[in-house]
Amino acid sequence: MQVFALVDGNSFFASCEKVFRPDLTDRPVIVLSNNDGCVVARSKEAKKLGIKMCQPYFQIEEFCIRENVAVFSSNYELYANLSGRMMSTIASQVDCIDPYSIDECFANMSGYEGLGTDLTQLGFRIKDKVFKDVGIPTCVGIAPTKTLAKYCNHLAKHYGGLKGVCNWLDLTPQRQAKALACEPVSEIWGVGRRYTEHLEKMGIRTALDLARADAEAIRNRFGITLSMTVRELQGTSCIPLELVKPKRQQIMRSRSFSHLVCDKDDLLGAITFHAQECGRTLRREGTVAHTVGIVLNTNPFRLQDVQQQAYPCVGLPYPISDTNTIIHCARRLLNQSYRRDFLYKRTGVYVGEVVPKGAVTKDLFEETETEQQQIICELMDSINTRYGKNTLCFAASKLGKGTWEMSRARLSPGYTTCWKDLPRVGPLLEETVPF
DNA sequence: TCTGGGGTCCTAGGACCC
DNA sequence: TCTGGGGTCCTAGGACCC
Repeated sequence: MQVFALVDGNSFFASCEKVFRPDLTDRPVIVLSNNDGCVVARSKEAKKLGIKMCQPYFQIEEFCIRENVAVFSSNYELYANLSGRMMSTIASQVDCIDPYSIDECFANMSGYEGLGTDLTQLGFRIKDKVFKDVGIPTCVGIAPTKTLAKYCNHLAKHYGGLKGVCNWLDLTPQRQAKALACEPVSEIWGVGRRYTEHLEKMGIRTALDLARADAEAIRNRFGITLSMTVRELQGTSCIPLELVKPKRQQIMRSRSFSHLVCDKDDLLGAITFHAQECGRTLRREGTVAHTVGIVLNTNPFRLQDVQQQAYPCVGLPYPISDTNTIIHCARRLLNQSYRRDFLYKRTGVYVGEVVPKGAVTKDLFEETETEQQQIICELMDSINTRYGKNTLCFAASKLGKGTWEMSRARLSPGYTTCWKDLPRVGPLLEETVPF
């Protein structure tokens, strides 16, 4: 039988801050998001005070002073460092792990029972070792599916009697049902706010209701993802360990401003910074991107303002990782989407269709290379006639068999073997683009 | 006054082809 | 003159996660 463990750092960011500050051991600690906007982590003492996750800090600032809460701005480098140490410590105790987020990972526990290992004891060993070596307190959930392991981890966190480790296989079927019956369906991994609303309307209110639902009916109503959650609650493993992390497809860098911004140069400054960060990440990871986009948001909490949530994106003639191109594209997109009368709160840059450098891009075209060259030459001629020589066309490709559209053609001689469909991005440039 | 910053996956429906 | 239906690709939008 397959068995999974989920090891999760308790109040991870807050615990990280405590590692190097023994004087904070019993004090309430909270960590704030960028710009100190809202609460993203709370120590158990802070939770006891009633501070909520994602609570805007300005609402509780005075309260925190009064209650002697230690307040930290987030320090992601520290957290990433401690996360890495936590993961390698866990990995030293089992044969393989599947890191899921900065503060938690799944571990393989299949096959240990045959060797006479008690899984609950193994859970305690992992927990003790991580605390001793890294200083981070954790909880461990053990179960035959990932969803149940997540749920057991939740139980381990909330029931002190379990001392931080909960093994589903130790519970009798009656205890299992009783535990699920006490849990609102919204606590289950994969059930968010929207699904909760819909499920409740159908009379599915507890985790037990969901576990006893008909997976086929759930599939028809909600799709494959939620039906897998149902089957996992029933004990059938549908979500395997991911031992090889898929390469990420997108890199995004964005930040909120601490104030509202309407000046284009201010936005440009921020966008240039984010573009540099994207380029740096691409080069560090040895990857290249096929699209560049920007994020442009007004403040959705200001109902009195005109709202814009824009994510315009442009396809590139060939994969890139250099900062100049990203900045150039981002500036163009800003020029297209920026509105002088809007009050902006957040901006960012993202690069998409990220692949390892040197990867062969899928060739979607039936034409031979010679025919493609011919088509490119014709299209370039027509564009040069219209816009002048050396015009670079960002936008994209072919509409159907034998039908090419100029505004969708990629016009880079020398790159015909890595063609790829790209989205339409509006009118052609009427400028010469330096590359 | 002040409300995070990343990501992924699935699906319905439209466009297009034969 | 009549005008079907299945397959595929793409996209926007919706949902979820930490």
